[in-house]
Amino acid sequence: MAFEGADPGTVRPGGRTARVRASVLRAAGDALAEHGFAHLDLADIARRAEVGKTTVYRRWGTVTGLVADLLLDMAEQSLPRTETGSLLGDLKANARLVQRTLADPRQGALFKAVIAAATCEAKTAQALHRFYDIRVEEWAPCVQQAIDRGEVPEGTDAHEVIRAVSAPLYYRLLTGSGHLDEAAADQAAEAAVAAARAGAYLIDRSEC
Amino acid sequence: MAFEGADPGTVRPGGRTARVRASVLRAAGDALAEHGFAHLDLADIARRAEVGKTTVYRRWGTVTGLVADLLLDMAEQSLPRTETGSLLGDLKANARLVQRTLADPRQGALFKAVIAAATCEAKTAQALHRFYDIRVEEWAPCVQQAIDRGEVPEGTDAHEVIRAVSAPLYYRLLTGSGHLDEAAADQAAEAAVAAARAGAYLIDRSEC
DNA sequence: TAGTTAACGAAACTGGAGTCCCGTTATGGC
DNA sequence: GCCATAACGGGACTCCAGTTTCGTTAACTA
Repeated sequence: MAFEGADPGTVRPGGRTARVRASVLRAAGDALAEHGFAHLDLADIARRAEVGKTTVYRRWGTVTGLVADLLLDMAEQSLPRTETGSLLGDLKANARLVQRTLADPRQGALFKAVIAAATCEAKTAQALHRFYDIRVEEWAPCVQQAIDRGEVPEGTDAHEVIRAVSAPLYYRLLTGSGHLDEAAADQAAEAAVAAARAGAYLIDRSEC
Repeated sequence: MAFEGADPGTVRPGGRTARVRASVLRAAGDALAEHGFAHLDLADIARRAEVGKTTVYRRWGTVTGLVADLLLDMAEQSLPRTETGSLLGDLKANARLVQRTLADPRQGALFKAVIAAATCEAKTAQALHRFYDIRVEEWAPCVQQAIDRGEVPEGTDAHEVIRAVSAPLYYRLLTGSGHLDEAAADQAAEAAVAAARAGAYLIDRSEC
């Protein structure tokens, strides 16, 4: 006898259950990239995934719930970061990775849709938050190395520097100001380095 | 005899038509702030606005269409910018204005919803784009003044500097990393100034 | 490898978002 | 002030997103 409140998919997570999840999440990504967050239909996703409509509703319930799970899945697939030996080089590599992702029609649309979904439900917002935490955590060490090399002042908030690289690219993506080209990526990296050198991202900021 | 294709509200825009628009846009803002973009119901907005459901559907049709019109309305109400005499002072004033707006529960939720809506339809995205263009245009002169004073190198892209101030605040709002407090606003302003001084926002960037 | 039951899937069902119809109100031009 | 008609509003209607039901399939355990 199972505990009544257990979520479907948690007791027998292997085999078919895992295949269904993978198939549905892939279909969800495709559908989000194509139709955007608003014009999304779970029945359409079920059709693409060759899965029963009932299954999608039972396991994920809502579009935002499905996106939250998609984000958990996306968070697990992290790309290895490159190391170039200088902070500017590392951050440019990071910026170009973000830029290429957001400029790609499918991926860019997907990220827009995922961000839109996150504004609509706390659980989805939390999943998005977690996704970016992981990405930032992945890249933060290159800032620490720069601190160790003396490129950037002691006490610089490494996480904040990484976020500073992404922020202008996402801002452009969402507000639609200008193209997301390599120049934009390089500019974001250079601005972050210049600001970090000047001590704009020091952790202890009691007086400036 | 009227031209069949004319949109409702364009032939007799005064009196009742204007009152209905104002009432519906206010109700739409309230509803967006409360329920978010996804859980929005045009019938609910009609009820709040004390207007017929049919009217809302006839004039705006969809949620994204209504948000697009709301953005046109928001773009018209611009706040006067303050002048402090230094670039850092001006940008801090700008940053704090943005931060206070986004940190405010109602306004913050409204902006999230509006951005979400803009990811779902081109017309709405264009309206959002236009809204930010106006805001950026409004604040760009303070960067030009800094260039004239010699605070910042000749050829600095004034618009890009203004966007650089907002970007990290919006990034925090959407990805949910940390609180949007005054320290975040000041940091955004300081980082923008430092990057601008270092020439990160020069227009001609053939080689760096 | 057999038994238990978690998880899936097809089909019927339902409620409410969005549409349509037509009578009423009030704007803008004279 | 008066007329033509743009724009509004109530109510009936439709259609499909989301739910419920129940029979089928296939994980996990021993």
